[in-house]
Amino acid sequence: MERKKTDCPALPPGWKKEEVIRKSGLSAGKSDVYYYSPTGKKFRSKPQLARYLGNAVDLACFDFRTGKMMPGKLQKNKQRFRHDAQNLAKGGKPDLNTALPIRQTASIFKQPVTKVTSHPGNKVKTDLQRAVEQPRQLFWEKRLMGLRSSDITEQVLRSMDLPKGLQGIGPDSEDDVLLSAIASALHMSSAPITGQTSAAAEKNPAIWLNTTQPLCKTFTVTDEQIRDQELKVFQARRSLEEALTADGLARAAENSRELLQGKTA
DNA sequence: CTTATCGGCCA
DNA sequence: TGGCCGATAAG
Repeated sequence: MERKKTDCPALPPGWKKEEVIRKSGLSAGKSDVYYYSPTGKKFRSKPQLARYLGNAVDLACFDFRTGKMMPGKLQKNKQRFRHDAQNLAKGGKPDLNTALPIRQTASIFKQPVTKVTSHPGNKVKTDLQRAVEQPRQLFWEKRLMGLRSSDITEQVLRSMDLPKGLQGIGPDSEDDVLLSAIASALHMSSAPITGQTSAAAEKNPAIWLNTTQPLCKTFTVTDEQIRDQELKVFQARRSLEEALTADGLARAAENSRELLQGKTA
């Protein structure tokens, strides 16, 4: 029948478009347009499609019925402006990436963002290393001061202790800042954490700080410290294992109880 | 239960 | 009028 799904060049590879004509009822002759993702999921409206694609594809100019990009829709976007801003201000749902984004900074006015989607003549940056490396504030670790992990009742969980021999550098080098700084350093890079190896950094960190390293003096890790850590990990795994088996037993018991009730009922 | 199809609301 | 999505029949 009229069941042919056609490729849709305006969408990423693998997406298919289908148009079916209504053959009965009051609306006979009208047609419905559907899209199919590469995985086969069916989409029957532009909002639904936009929700799924998110920021991956900008559908602002996409015409759902024809399946083509319509650059002429830019004018309509300007009209949408007030609309979208009002919707967002009223707490209505933004219709995702067809809505222009609203600046998130604190202001009593909703300030729209100028959205630039094409830069003629620009080359795409492929240097990922450079892209990942963001400028950071000197002593940015200070912002982590006072952060504590807590459970859902907001009860502060047991904090961690730092091994002796670790010393902070820079202003406000309290233990919690130091701990956060080192934990962050371990998470943000796979490079070795050595601390500040330059003696000058100790005297005037604002100038001589090695910003690729956390705010602590250089240190040595002893075999004993490593063994202590191994023991902690081992114990943590043990208690996790116990908790998991206990949970599994409890579930099994509950299931068999339900089965029995089902039989007698 | 899932899927296809048409009705009908709303801008 | 057409887009969008709920309702409902069909599988």
